Order: sequence, then C-alpha cells, then structure tokens
Amino acid sequence: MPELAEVETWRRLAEDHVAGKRIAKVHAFKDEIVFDNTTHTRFARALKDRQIDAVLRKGKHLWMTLDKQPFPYFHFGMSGSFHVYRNEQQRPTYLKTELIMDDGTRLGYRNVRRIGKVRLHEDPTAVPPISKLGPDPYLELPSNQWFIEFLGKRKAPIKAVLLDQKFAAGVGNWIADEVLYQAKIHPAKKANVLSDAEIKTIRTKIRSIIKKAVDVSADAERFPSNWLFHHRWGKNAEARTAKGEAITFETIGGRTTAYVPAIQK
DNA sequence: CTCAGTGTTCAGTG
DNA sequence: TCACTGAACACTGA
Repeated sequence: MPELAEVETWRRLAEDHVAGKRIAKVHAFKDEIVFDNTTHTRFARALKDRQIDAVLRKGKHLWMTLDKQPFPYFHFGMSGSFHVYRNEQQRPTYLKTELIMDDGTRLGYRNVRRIGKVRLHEDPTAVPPISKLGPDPYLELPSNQWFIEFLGKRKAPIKAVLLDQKFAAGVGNWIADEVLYQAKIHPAKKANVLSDAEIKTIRTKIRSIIKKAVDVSADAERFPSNWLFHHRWGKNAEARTAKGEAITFETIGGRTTAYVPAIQK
C-alpha cells in the first residue's frame, strides 16, 4: 500500500539495515516489465560489490546512492514493497530482486502485480519522474501562500489536485481522502473556489496525517481510530465511520473516493 | 466469470 | 503549452 508514509517507512527500513554496508551478492529475477530501463542481469551486475551510501526518497519514489554509479531506483506501484530478512526461507513471494549484504542481511523488493519499476540511473533525481515532482510535504512543506497560489490556478476537483504529484509529491488515494474528510471539504469542490481558511486546513492536515502515519511506521492498525482510513476499503454500501457517519463512494478525479456527505459539504 | 484496485502515463480534447 | 479527463497498464483476489 505504497503512498508517502509506506515508502518512507521502507526507506527507513533500508537505511537501518543496509546503508553503510557492501552488497556481496544480488539475486534478480527475469522480468521485462518491472526492470524498466535495464534487465535483471544488468541490474545485478551493476550493484554487486557496491557500497550503499544512502537510501533516499521523494514522493513515492525511492533510490540509493552507492560508491559508484549507476544508482538503483525503485517504484512500488500498486503492489510493491521492501522486506528485510536473513535467509532464503524468509524470502517473500513475487520477489524481483534481493540484495545480500556482506553481513548476511537481505533486502528484498517484491512486486505482486508488476505495476512498479526498477531502474538504473546515473542520477535518479535528474530524470522523470523524480525531476518533475513538486514539493514533498514531509520533506519540505510549502508555505500557506504557496498553497493558496497553486490551488487558485486549478479548476479541477480538489481531490484530483491532491493526487497531482506536482502539488504534493507522495500523496495518494487514501491520504487525499483522509485529508478532505478531516478538513471537512467535499472532494468534488473545485480547487480555485476554496477559501483561504479551507486551504490552510488542507495544508495542516496533509502535515499531521503524514506525520502520524510515518510515526507509526505506516502500520494501519496504529492509525488513530477516528480516521476515515479504517472504513474506506471495499466500497461497502453500509460503510460508516467510527462516529456512525455514512460513507459514500464515488469516482472523483478518476479514482474511487470515499467521503462523508454529512460532514463534507 | 467479472470487476476493482493504495499508481503513473499517455492520448484526446478544449 | 497547459489543464483536464478517461483509459490503459498487470495481476490477484473478492
């Protein structure tokens, strides 16, 4: 379930377990869709014997810097994830590549539905999609004035703009719905008619929701019980929030959107 | 058997 | 060029 908070959690996982170590061996499995600008064999060869200097993230994109270029880039798509484990028996299914460090720690990249990419780049930040991202609100939350100016220029539904990676890199479908629910704003409302007060609330909710999700390592069971998150899955017609508010499901901004009409006018 | 889906990108339109 | 919309992508699981 990779949005900003999940990818940041995996970045930390990788940073804690593989940064500063040498890659002793690489397993990579043939996959002409996921290995996008390279092949599994070329990817493995490029990483073997490299030292991992840092694990970095912007939006939903993650990459590593090594002692030598090129650098690996990972995108998780709808169904990708990182896993750390110690031996072959603990390997997840649908594994695409696995880095075995000099101390035996293994970092695996899994992708079930193959929407997601692994690439090699001299500088991942210099090429799309990372080069085209707007600010990542966890790394650098723009000013209230910036939010007002950006949204004032957009006539699309606020839900669609929240998903625009030029606006808030890393915000995905569930974070967008959570922000609008907590801000009490209807997802179909045009961005350019939002009041300054509403925009201010959107900004602070983006910050607080992402911070909380990262603080609990994106573990959904530890998200606050009053979040819409717990009730938004499955498009259940009977779905209600913890307070008993009826939840409506509608396609807005091209995505399934969950909201509470009684609260979000 | 059908369909939705936590993401991105591209074609078509205005 | 840009803003916007809708479809396509791949695959699993409900």
